[in-house]
Order: sequence, then C-alpha cells, then structure tokens
Amino acid sequence: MKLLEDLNDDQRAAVEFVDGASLVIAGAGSGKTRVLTYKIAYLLKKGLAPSSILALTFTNKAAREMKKRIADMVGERTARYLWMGTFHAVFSRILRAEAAHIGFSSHFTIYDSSDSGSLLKSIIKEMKLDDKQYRPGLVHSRISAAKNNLITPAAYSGSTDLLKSDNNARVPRIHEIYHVYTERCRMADAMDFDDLLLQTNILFRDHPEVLNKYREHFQYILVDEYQDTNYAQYLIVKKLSEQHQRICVVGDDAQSIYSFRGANIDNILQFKNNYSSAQVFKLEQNYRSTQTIVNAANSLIDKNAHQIRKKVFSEKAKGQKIKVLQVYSDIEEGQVIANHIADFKHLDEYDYQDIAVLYRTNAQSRVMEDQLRKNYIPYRIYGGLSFYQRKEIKDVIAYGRLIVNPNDEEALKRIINYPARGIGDTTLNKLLECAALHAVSAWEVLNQPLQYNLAVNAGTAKKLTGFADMMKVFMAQAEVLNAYELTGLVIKSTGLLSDTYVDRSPENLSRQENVQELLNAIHEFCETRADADEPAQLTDFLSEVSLLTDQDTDKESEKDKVTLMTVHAAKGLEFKVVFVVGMEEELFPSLFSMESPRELEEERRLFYVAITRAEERCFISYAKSRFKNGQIHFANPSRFIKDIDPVYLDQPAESPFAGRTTVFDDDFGPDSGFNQGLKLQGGPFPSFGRLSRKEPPASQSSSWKDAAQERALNPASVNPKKLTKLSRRQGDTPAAASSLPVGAKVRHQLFGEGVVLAVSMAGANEKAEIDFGSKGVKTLLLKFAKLEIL
DNA sequence: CTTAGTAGGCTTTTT
DNA sequence: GCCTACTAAG
Repeated sequence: MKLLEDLNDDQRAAVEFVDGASLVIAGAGSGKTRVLTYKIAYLLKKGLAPSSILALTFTNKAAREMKKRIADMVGERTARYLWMGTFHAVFSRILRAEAAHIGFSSHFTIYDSSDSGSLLKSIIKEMKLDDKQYRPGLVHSRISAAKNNLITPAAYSGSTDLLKSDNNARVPRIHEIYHVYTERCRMADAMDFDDLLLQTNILFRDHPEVLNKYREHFQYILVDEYQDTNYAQYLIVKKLSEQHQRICVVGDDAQSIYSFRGANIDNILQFKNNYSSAQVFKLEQNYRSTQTIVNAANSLIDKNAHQIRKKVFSEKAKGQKIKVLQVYSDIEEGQVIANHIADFKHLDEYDYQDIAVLYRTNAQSRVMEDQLRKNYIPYRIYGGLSFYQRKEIKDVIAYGRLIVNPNDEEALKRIINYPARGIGDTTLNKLLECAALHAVSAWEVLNQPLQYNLAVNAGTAKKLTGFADMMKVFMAQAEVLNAYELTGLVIKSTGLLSDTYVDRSPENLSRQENVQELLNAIHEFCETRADADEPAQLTDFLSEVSLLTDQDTDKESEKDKVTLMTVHAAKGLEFKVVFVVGMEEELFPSLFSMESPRELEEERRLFYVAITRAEERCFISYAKSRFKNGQIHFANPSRFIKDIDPVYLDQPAESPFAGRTTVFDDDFGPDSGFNQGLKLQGGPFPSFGRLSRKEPPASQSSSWKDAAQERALNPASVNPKKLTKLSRRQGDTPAAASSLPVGAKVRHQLFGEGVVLAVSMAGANEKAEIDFGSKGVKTLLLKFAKLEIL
C-alpha cells in the first residue's frame, strides 16, 4: 500500500497493527500525528466506513488539523463522516441525541467555567456560607475533581474519605453545595464541561442498549494524547472498546501536563494492564529537533521517577547548545530576547514566524509584549481572553442561550438587566430565591409571579413581565428565523450595543467590531449549513459554539510574527527557535507545585514540552526580579536548569548574575540577597526602580504598529477566537484613502441597498458606515462585508 | 435602582 | 497591575 512508504519501520508497524488494542508511545517530535492520520487512512482503505471510526483528540485544533490531513489523503467526501473531535465535542453530540434517557433536553446548555463559578457563588451565598472560606474556585475544583472521577453527589456524601478531607480543609459542606449545584444545573437544563463526561458515563451505565448501539457503531477507536485523559474519559473509551478491542491510543507520558484537570498519567502507564493483549509500539526517532536539543531534553526528563523509559534520538545535525540567559529583571529579559530576535531577523537567519516565546503563565506576556513593541518586532499572542469570553460576545450569546433554553439561569442572570431595564440585584435575588424555594426555574417564576408569591411591587412586576414578553417574542421568532437573522433582531431590538455608540473610543469601536465579527461568524455558519442542507437555527449554532475555545486559523495577515504563548498552549507545535522565559523558582516550577513531588514532576514534564518545541535553537532565560501583583519579587534560577546535563548548555561560567551583559548599578552582585534566596517584598529599590521605569521613546510607526493595532482593533485579523487586552494602548488611526467613496450606492446581501455615509479606519482595516434605509445604519468592516458597488 | 469611585484580592496551566 | 466587589451618592 502506497501510503505506507512515507513511514519509518516503527511507524509502519504501528499503523498496520489493527487486529487488537495497541499503545503507541510517541516521543516528542516522533511523528505521532502522522501515525494517527495514516492509520485512519489505512483503516479507510481497508474498507472501514468513515462513520464507524471514532478519533478523539485533546483540542479542537488538533481535530481540525487531523481531519484536514486525512481529507488530503482520502478526500473530503470521505473524511467528513469520521467521528473526529474532542471528547467534549463528540460526547456532547451523543448526549444531545440521547438526552431523553438521562432527563435532559436535546438543546441543553453547556455551562462554561465562568457560568459554573457564578452558579456556585449564588449557591454559597444562598446557603449563607462565607465565600472567603468557600471560595467558588476551590469549590469548583473539588466538584470538578469529583466528577472527573465519576463521584456523584450521593457518592460524595457517602464517602468518609472525602468528607474527612473536606473537614480538614475547613470546607465541610462542599458535598451539600455539590448536591444543590447538580440540582440547579438540572433545573436549568444545563451541563458543565465535566458533566459531558460524567453524564456520558451515566448514560452508558444505566442504558446498556444505548452503550451497545455505540459499541457496535464505533468499529475502531483512536485516542490522541492519551496521557492527558482522566478517569471519566478512560472509562468511556474502555466501555466502548473492551469488547472488540479495536483501539489504538497514542501518547507520551513525558508530555503529560494536565493533571490539574484530572488527567491521570496512570492511564497510559497502566494501559497494558487494562488491555491485556495490547501491543506496544515505541516511536523513538525525533524528526523535529537537533541532537543537542533532544539530548538535553532527555537528560532533563531522566530526573523524573515516574515514566516509561525510552530512548528518543535524533539523526539531525548536532546543532548549537541551549543558551542560558541571565538577566536582572523581567523587563531586561524582554529586552534581551527582543535583541536576539532582531539579530536573527537582520542577519537573515530566521523569520519572525520561526520564533516562539514560551512562558509558564499568561501574566508574563505583558512585559514581553511591551519590549517587543518597543523594538518594532511584530508578534501575535495566544491565550488570555478568548473571543467567546469577551463581555459583549457573552452578552449576545446569553440572549441566544435564553431563547433556546429559557431555563438557563446563568444566561438569565446575565441579561435580565442588561441593557439596564430597572431590574436590580434586589429583584433578581428575590426571583432566584423564590425559584429555589419552589424548586422551579427562574423563568417559570417570571411567567407566573403571582402563583409563586413573588414579593415585588407593581412597578417591578411590570418590568419583569416586559422582559419576559420580549423574550417570548424572540422565542417565537426563533421558530422562523435562522441564527443570523435572529441574532440581528436581538441586537437591534434590545439595544445591546447602544452604549457603545456614545463615543468613538477604541474600546467601544472594538466592542462593536467584535459583535460584528460574531455576526459574521454566525452568517458564515448559516451559509455553510444551508449549503449542506442542514438546519441553521440558533440552537444549532449555540451547540457548536459552546465548545469553541480553541485558538484558530492562521490568516494571511498573521504571517511573519513572533508567537507568544504558554507552554501548555504550545503542546503539539514546533518552532525553529524557542525562548523559554521565566525559568525561576516559584514561577517555573510554580509555587503551587513545590510541595508535592508528583506535581514537581509534572512541572518538569512541562519544561520538557517547552524545550522539545524547538527545532534548531533553544534559549532559556531567568530573571532575578520580576513584577508580580504590582510588587517586585525576587527568585532563584529554576532547579530545572540544573537538571539538564551541562554539556548541552551554553551558560555563563560564573555564578548567577556575575557575568551579566548589561550595565547596571552594582547593588546586586553575586552575593546579594538574591543568591541566598532572600525574599524582599515591595518597596522602592534604587537601581531596580531606575531600570524598570526607564521608558523608551513612545514613537509609533512601521510594522509593529500595524501588528499591534490590528490586534487591538480588529480581532479577525489576529485570530478570531483569542485576543488579549484590547485597544487600551492604541487610538484610532486617521482615515486613509478608501476604495469605497462616500455617497456610493452599495448592495449587501442581507441589508439590501444602502448609501455610504462615511469610511474610516479600524486598525488596519477599512470600515464604512452605511445607511440601509429601513434596515438602519450599519457599520461594516469592508474586509468582511460582501458589498456590491452599484 | 443606577452609577461612579474605591478598596481589596488575586494569579498556573484549559476542554 | 488588573479586575471585581463593595460602598456611597444620585
């Protein structure tokens, strides 16, 4: 078979073995995705129907990319029928189909983490507990851990161990909160992320006929990133595959970095025990990195006790040593890296797009961004707030959610008084308490206030009725309009955007554009669905969108920029040059991991992931001082640097900071407090103060400005889903010469004919205000709006 | 009930 | 430094 020619012996063996369970241990850069895609193609060529193959990935992005690659091999028409996606996406689809079995409706809402947090907060308040003691985040993580281990509220209350542990942590009533939380979710016809896995397990446990249906349906199951699966995921896979054993899991225990989310590394370590006849394949040849990088990474991971031993090797060039950079401050760190990047570019060694800066926490991006901008280096940033987490987007989505599922309490809470319509906290709390008292949804009370003795005065009652009536109009319209039309109607008739029109501040413009971008996305969704002759109602859009949190498409305008992201986000990616920054104790490894050897090993794996992203050059930097929470913190170099065999490192010969390269006051010699681990809190520090406040000229021109402004003002040009810290730093640009003259007549496919009132710039993009007569005046981005000039 | 202003808290990583 | 949650005034 021709497709096998592209594979090495190990890869081919893994691909061709299809008669039983198999575990593929794939070292970093060893062609893991290649094996998965070729294996699927192989199965298809062997005659397996695409719809009978289930391929589970960890991120939407991975699923998309794999699907694309397979489509290239076997054709889009075949590939589209594969069941390929994240656990959450695939099983939410199944849960919607089987919802009736477990007491949900097929259009149940998926609560995101902030919905869960907000609901927990309400519950904690209602139970009159102290939210300092019962911090919603802490409570949520305990409940989440319980769900990931398939512990229901009843089981939780029945477990003396858990109760004891909660007692010790001084949060003895968590099991009660868990009960109420579960009831409230059910009342709201909502599932949180963890429910998607828990409820799937419940469905399969309580309805063997349903389990059998899917068992027979999925003739072959593949799981990517198996080291990151948790118990709930493990059991789903096991139930589906244990009869026919046609399962292939791929992973690398050395890259298990999600235990905080319940991932259990034992799933991969114990695979052979669970599938007794399992074949194990090891992919040990790294095709990505130089020998030095691979060997350095090996020497690091060797310090972990918990692992499957393997010999990852590279046959590429030996390559240069990993350079260790030591600097005084986070600011200098940014500066030094910016200099290196500028040199690479000027010497024509690397383009910006070949370079990534990886950090442990998103908070570290700010300083790096500042320094890159000052040096006119274009960058793109992943992480921070995703598109669908922006306030204005969540508001629109919340209206949609409530229309589709009026019992969605979190959506109701969000919009019942937004835009302001005189329904304040007092009223809302009365409403929610009343609903909780009668064990009905808030929407139910809203519709029958008298029946449930809702104690509000006549004026307030009227406002509530007004809101409910408005929503009912939308709900009726939802029957006839598609998602795009309905969302447009909602935005228009609620005046959701009206407070963004009060001025032309970059923030407001950005909000408008974000909403426009959402509308564009919905529009595109509707068209795609229409082409495929599939429904394009709001409910269809929402069920797709609720699990989209992923970084997305690389657009043309994204080319040749330095990438900034967390190490977690970088998993699965590769760059010619990688800077791993902030290699300091208490940051990497993080403070929270230092107590436990297990977590420390996970941090080490994380560092391993970071280093193995690099193909040719790798830099590691650590700073002596760093701003954290508005205070200066001092730290020692990360212990992980010492874990790397020094023969692979190019580090300053002397003790930390003795051989520094920049000119500074001599306050911090090698014997200063830093090296003794002394911690200083806050307070002005003479030399540091000077260093940190020294601002470079605020000139703005050339390439970075376009980059930054694009990012700031036009989410679409960056990457539509992920975007941090919008426009604070940049103002509006003056209008440039336009391709669209004012006064021109145009036609828009939805709004019909209109007249151009004004054209201006939004970042790097032109936008036009167009009067569509009866359809109103719209502001449209020209790059999106499909306008026909008449 | 709304808004503006201030005090306090917080920070790991993400489907 | 940033965001949220609370407080005081309209």
